Amino acid sequence: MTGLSAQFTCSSGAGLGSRMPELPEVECVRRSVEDRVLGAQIRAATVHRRDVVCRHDEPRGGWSRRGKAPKPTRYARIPRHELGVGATINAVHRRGKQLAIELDRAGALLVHLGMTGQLMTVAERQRIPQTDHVHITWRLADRRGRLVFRDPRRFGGVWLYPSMQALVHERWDELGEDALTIAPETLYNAFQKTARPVKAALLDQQRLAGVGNIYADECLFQARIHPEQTTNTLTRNDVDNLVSALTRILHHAIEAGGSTIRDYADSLGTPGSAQHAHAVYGRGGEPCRVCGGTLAHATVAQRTTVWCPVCQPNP
DNA sequence: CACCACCCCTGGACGC
DNA sequence: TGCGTCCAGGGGTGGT
Repeated sequence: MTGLSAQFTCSSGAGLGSRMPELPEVECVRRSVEDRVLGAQIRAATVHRRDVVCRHDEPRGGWSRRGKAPKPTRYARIPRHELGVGATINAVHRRGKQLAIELDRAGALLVHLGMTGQLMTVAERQRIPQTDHVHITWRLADRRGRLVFRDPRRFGGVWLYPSMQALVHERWDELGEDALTIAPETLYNAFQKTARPVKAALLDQQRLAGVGNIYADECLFQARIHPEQTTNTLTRNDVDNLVSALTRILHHAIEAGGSTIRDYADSLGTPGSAQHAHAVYGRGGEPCRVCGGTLAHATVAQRTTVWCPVCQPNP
């Protein structure tokens, strides 16, 4: 792999068809971006698509209001300082699948990668590898290069807050505990209060932040729990096993540099090391690697769900 | 309040 | 080769 592509190895959120940004991918992006932009001053910012940027007190443009996208001219122009121009990057935080770039001068940028978002750092004399679907570019002072937000499907976006405190109060306080650090007792107590399918509860970011479709299926398989079992019928032991599987899988994925969907070789240059990381995700109809039975698949909570009917019986 | 269906978007896979 | 169709996914919104 060349030095140029290595620059994008970990800061890529989701190459199309390669990596979907769930918690481990977002954490990898956080670490990589923080490494490269900490202490850098933002010299300029260019918004190429106004509707992926949202000021903290304005409604999200485009799709949030049922197909009635406001015309671009309806957007107020964003003052440069709200985009961070003139400020210095103090930290990059993560909660669930969201990133926050904390600035001095009290501002903060919330970055949501959605399905296909990327937050990339590009060195001073490097070219941006894919310039289509680049929506925001921040130019850093002192030849620190650029920070680029790219998102072909535009499920992601960037929200601007006047302070890190405002961001936390308006956004992160609404999220559940982070999936990397949740205590089994917390999840068990939340599960006792509801009769939803456990798969739906795992995907509910207000209950547990950071779990998406891939890791929900994977941790249910590891914990031998049927995705449609209702949460209030899970025993404390079940939830202990679930949290243990979840944190184990997430940590492992972070160490591996994020999850792998198809072309691991393409995004990391080390073919083969993680193709077999997913035991069930994307394997409906294929044999279970534990018992050899055929993996079942169905739609649960509006998401394709794969499980082993033998290893994960529904009591 | 709790839960769930629908919808936003694009590109890759696949069939013909 | 090209065209059409289906599918993937997070999460906001509005309906039940």
